[in-house]
Amino acid sequence: MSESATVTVSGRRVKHPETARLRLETVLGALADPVRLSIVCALADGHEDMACVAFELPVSKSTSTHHFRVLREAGIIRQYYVGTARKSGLRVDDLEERFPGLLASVLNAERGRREEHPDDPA
Amino acid sequence: MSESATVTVSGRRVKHPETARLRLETVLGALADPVRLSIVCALADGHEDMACVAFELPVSKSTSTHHFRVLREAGIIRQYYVGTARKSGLRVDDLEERFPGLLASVLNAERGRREEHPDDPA
DNA sequence: ATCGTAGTACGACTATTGTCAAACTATGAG
DNA sequence: CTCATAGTTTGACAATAGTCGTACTACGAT
Repeated sequence: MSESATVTVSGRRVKHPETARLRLETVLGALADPVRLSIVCALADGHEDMACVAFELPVSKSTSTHHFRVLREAGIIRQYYVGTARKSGLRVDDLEERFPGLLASVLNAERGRREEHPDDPA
Repeated sequence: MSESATVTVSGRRVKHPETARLRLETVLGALADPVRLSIVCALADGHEDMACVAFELPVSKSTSTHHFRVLREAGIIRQYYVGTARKSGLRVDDLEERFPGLLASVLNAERGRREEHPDDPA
């Protein structure tokens, strides 16, 4: 189980939109969903490069795939394969370049909400 | 036509959500539409307290009403009647209090986009 | 009182979205 | 090779959202 032995990065390549082509409405729309917002929050909260399965989302596998795809196609996350796992990371720098301050304010607001209602799952 | 003579502010009162109850997802969802984004932008661009009709939106009257309602119920704008006209203003302070930096970054991003594509109506 | 203007309400229609289950693919482990 | 794991794809479904036209209400002007 040596770390590098499990890395494959094979065929399965994933399309990501270029930073310059990210659209504001698409990004806002992608963030306007509780499940996706919780994913983004988890990634920002030090859980960078988590496998999809590790999020324990309250939805089925296929729905989860769907949400990750929406986030990826909006340009919010970047995904790559490591073995069978698909890891995701926030495109913080790209987002900051294209929409300065946006991600930070969204994360800040969402964290505030979570302090108010720590039990609320959504 | 003395200014104050046309002000009525009569029956027709409008419901606005309290600042403390504004929900992030709702706000993001409301902003994730080209028509509504253009309304918000126009209001921010010094056209505060415009009547709905003055926006010249590329949609029908009833659709326009719909979009203004979405913005109002999300807590992004405040509306009040002046005669038959319904004027709208951005709730900048409320939004800043609840979601610091959010509106500013969205407006900034949208303005940037408009400089890139000045002809693009959406 | 009548008319025009500004906006709302309602119903209909279409497109999009969030959801799931089932079948499938790719990879690593044994 | 075979099996389990992680994720994708497809098709279906219900709910939501954006759109419109028509009918309606409220107000100001004449």
